[in-house]
Amino acid sequence: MTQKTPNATLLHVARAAGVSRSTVSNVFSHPSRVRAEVIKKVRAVASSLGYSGPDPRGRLLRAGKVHAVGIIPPGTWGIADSLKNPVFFQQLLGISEVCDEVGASILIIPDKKGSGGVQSALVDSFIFSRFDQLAEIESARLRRLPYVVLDADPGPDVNSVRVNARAGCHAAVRHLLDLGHRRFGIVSFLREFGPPHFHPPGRPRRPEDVGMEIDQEKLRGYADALAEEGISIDDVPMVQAHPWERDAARMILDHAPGATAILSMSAMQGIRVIEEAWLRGLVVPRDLSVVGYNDIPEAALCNPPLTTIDSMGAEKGRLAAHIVFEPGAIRRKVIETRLVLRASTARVPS
Amino acid sequence: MTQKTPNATLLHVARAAGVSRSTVSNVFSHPSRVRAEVIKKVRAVASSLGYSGPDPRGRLLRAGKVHAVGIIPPGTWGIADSLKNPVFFQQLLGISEVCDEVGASILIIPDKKGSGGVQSALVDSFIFSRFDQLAEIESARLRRLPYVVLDADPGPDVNSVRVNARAGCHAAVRHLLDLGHRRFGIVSFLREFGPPHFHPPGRPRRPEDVGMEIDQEKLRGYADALAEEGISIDDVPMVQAHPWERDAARMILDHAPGATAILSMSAMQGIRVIEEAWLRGLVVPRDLSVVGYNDIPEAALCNPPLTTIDSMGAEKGRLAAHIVFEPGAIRRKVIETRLVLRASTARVPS
DNA sequence: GAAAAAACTTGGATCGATCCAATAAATGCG
DNA sequence: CGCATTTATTGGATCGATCCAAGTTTTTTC
Repeated sequence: MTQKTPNATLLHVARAAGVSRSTVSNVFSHPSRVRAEVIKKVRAVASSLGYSGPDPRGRLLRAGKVHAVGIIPPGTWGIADSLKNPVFFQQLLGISEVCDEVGASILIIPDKKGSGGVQSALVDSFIFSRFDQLAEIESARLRRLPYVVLDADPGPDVNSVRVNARAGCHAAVRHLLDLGHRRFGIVSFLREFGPPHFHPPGRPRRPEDVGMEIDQEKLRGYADALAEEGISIDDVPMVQAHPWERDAARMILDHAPGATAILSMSAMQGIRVIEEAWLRGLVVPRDLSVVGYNDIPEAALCNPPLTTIDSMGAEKGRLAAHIVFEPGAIRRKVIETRLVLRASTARVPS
Repeated sequence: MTQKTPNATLLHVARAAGVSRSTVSNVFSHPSRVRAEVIKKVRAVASSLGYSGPDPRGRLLRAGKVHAVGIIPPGTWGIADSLKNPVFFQQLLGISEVCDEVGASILIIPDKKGSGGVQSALVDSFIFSRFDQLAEIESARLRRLPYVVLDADPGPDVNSVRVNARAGCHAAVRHLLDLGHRRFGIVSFLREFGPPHFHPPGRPRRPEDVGMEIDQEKLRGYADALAEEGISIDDVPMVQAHPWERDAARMILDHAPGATAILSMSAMQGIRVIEEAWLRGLVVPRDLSVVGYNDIPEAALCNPPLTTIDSMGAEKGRLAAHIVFEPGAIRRKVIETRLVLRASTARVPS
């Protein structure tokens, strides 16, 4: 099982078979260069010594290529956390599709607090699914390996793929406005860990106070569309909470009783709002419309199914993978979202 | 982005800084051995040459350890196929939890048709989530790396973790028998790719004609329990189909009209049976009970939620990971399943 | 059967780092 | 200040393979 005898190497086999190292190497890697009977003999000796072919470590040193792409999950998440996150998972799926095409492996690298995972990972390229900590991205640059950053655009000399969340949220709100809605409530994200927090109308809503870069874009998108109908986002009641926070839905319905539509920056909170509305006897979408963000499987299965903005995670992953597999000029891609119309939005109650 | 100049190495830095290779190596790996001012100088020279620290490839050759575990998906699946499969995914989650604890990375290796992925993967150990092709398992043995096989038990000299599907299915059928059910229908798996196939009662049902090793265990479990009430599995109508086959549910309900309970070897088919029953005006569980296998998220969300056998995928993954991370004696673990009682089973209609 | 061509083997250099024993420098101490 | 320690630095060997130019053997060809 584990090696007790110091493992056999090319050299040992060569000695035992009475040929040179190079010949043994050729037997395993370029059999056409070697006479059939020598191949046979070397193979026999090799298997009697328990040698199973070139050690990838030695080979790597010369060849250089690993045929693997490294994926760095967001922030301080572990691998398990990341896999459980539907947004990360969708991206991973997109990346895997491309890897399957070219036969590459995927290395998921937990780099908690910059433990140097990026510095020492055996990969040919990196895909950063983290929109924060730039230190690790710097490590990748230093290693001179191709890399892509998802959901952020660190500058003109870095490959990036991000989604046009602003336009997506604009379209979602436009959809609601077209249905006649004028009174809204927003469920957004907290910037740091903490309890949910309500913002009454009338105070300025600064995007930089909200969640991460991408969430700030969402808020701008909401604001753009509302402004088209003369509504200031500053007058829209807003709750900030973590996606898994159970009180956010209750809070927004408590504090925005006149709202006919709720804009949620996550799908999870959108679903929570639907559930909470149901508990209060409100019928979605008759009495209240709800729009989420991200199209996670639960969004299609809840009742009624959630209208939401598909942030095209798989497509993002595919593009990112293509970029690292086909090195060349720096590419900065922007993907457009798609509004998935389900049954949680309807014309405003008259 | 990609390297244009031949990358700087330890040697280049050493020359430029006027010290030896060893000193540069120490600066990066054992700074305590080097005088502070030398460290400073070497660091400065290194960064001016664009050298960012030891190349993991060179380091690996000496150190040997990669700090990664390789996961080989079942059969000829690609990475994307595997990730989409809930059973594989649960196992992966369990493995990741353990990896997060020890800070290891996960390499998912697509080894379509034995492309040699196992032979050349840069990992410290393998977890085979494949119950078939033993050729790849042989490659792992030859590389003398620790490895575990999931859902199979190739013998006394191979680590394995499998689930006691037989006992699990026995318990599920026992549950139905205790509710008074005596007339059953079975939805099992095909052994090879092909159209769904119906087996009328009265002909012997040989486990080896069904799906994979683990599915044969399921059939034995059904048979064990049925025998306790004097029912021969040979007299139970059975459909064989792939889990994604849409006609299987229709077929079993067509051909087993008297059945009060359906045993499905997959959760997906169980859900399909519930849907098909609904279309025919049968109320589950009042008119028909259904039991699935594997507890996938959809099982809890369908209507009514599916009673199913939880095959403990995450636990399987955790155990497997522990085995490869703590090498030692060969371990062959058997995990017990858990019957998840939901709302798709009830007392037999009187 | 000898020269030319083709097929096979080989040793040395190399990939990029780490380890180790030996040497050199700095420090401590009486 | 000189000797004994302690602390820093160094060159050579090594990890396990691959590449390449040069050497050797075998096969072709006239």
